[in-house]
Amino acid sequence: MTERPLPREFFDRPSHEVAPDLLGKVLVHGPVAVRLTEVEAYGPPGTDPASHTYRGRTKRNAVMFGPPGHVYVYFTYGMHYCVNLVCLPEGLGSAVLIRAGEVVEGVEAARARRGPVVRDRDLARGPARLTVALGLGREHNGLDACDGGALRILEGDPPADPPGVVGERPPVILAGPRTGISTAVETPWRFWFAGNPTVSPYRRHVPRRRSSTSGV
DNA sequence: CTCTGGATGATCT
DNA sequence: GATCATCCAGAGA
Repeated sequence: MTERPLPREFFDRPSHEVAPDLLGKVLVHGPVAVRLTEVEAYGPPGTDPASHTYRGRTKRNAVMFGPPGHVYVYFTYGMHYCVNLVCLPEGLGSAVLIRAGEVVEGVEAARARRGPVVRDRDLARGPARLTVALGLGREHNGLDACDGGALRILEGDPPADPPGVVGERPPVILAGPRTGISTAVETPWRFWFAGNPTVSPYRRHVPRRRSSTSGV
């Protein structure tokens, strides 16, 4: 694996421009490396109702308002963590949610965390599964992915064949609505590699009430 | 493959 | 009190 970290400037632009460029890049934590195949962009305050920063800065989303190239890790549904890469300069809270990828190094370590019966393509297929495969949690919130530490985002390997030579073509990137959100459902800020088996299935948001409202 | 409902707690109104 | 950038198991096609 080529150890070439993305420069911080890569993230110093709108998240919906960063997002498609992140596909094929490699997120590394310790022994596990994941080649990104699916991402979603979330915009700055007041511009994107689906973004955690839409209503301004809070304790939870503070990292999104920090410098670009850092990771925002949040806890949701009482049991899952998801990881984002922060975009734009300090003060403009926005980020790219990392939704899925292919484990290209450390399959053994990833399987140890995800379980022995999980198929290879499912190890990091989905945002919460991906954080488990990488071993990320609350304690990693705010870390810098561009400083060459244990958690880092890399350029990834260049195509094996030079231009013009018959071989693998660059992957086709598709865009569509984001997954599982209840607002701005038509904004096409989800990006993925067409036909890649590690991309998670699209799921529409389903409003759900908790069962048992009165204690009978 | 699709659809449904349960799990579980931090966060925000 | 309601919602939530999810996952899993189980049922059905």
